[in-house]
Amino acid sequence: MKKTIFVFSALIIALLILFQLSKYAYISGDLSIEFVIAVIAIVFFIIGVIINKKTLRKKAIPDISINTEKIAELGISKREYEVLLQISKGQSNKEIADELFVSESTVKTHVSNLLLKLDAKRRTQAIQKAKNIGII
Amino acid sequence: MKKTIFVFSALIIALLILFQLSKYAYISGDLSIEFVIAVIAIVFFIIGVIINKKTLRKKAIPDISINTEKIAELGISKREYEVLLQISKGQSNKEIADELFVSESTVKTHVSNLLLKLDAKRRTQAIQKAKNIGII
DNA sequence: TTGGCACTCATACTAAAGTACCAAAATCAT
DNA sequence: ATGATTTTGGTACTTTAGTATGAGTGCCAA
Repeated sequence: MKKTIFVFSALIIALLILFQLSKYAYISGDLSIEFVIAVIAIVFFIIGVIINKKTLRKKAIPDISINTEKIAELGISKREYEVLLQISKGQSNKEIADELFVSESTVKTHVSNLLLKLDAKRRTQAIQKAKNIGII
Repeated sequence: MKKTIFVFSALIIALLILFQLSKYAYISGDLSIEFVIAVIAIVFFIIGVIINKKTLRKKAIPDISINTEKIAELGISKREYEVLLQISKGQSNKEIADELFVSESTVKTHVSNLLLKLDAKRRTQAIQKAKNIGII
């Protein structure tokens, strides 16, 4: 937020300078009005593009980075989260058990807890919900 | 493409008119140079934003639209695809049956065919594969 | 040191999911 | 019209998934 204020302040100052310079240059007869207008047009065109790009980027980034807090918020433990990731990869309970070096019973326990915490009835629904809240 | 050329032509013409008008208005003394510059700046700023938005939109669309060919390539029928979408939403066979107004047996048949065509062992794996090849 | 929590595992079920095989309609292109 | 494909549905069976319950172990903070 501080950065944004700083950038905008600098931008406004730069624009004021540009205005004065262009006015002076025109009055002194060194430049034609067409040239001044063209420079102004180009500068503002570029500013428009940059501002728009930043705005859109800020909208896109949150989708990738909201995860960690939500996981804690739902009370999902490390092990449960590992199981969740395996589920989303399409693994069966047995396959997950083998990869995490635990028994299938343990995996089932984790899955049941996950379904409760994610408020899902099936593992497929758990995948969907987990993706929606951005934790996978 | 024709549309793009037309839009750009219209844009250039409009800009030339704007230039001439602003020049005339200034010379005739009706407007101050500050006002003319401000108008030019605002107009080009807006143009910059719009152009940039269109460019980014064109880059974003391909990600969503590579699907149709792949679906045909895998021999997935319309009905099967509908079932696939329901599966990815976390629906059970019974729930899918109710939404598509068919029996659970029918859904099971479709699911079995989907698993074969997507080369998946489970519905969760089918979701994963379908997402990877971009058909959902 | 002790209660709480995460992790582990088992048994015994119930409920879904998935397979195999068959078959009747509906749809569609030639 | 007709052969091919799609869609539909059933039965019977096997395999996963998911629930319920109980319990042992290890770790960490009060």
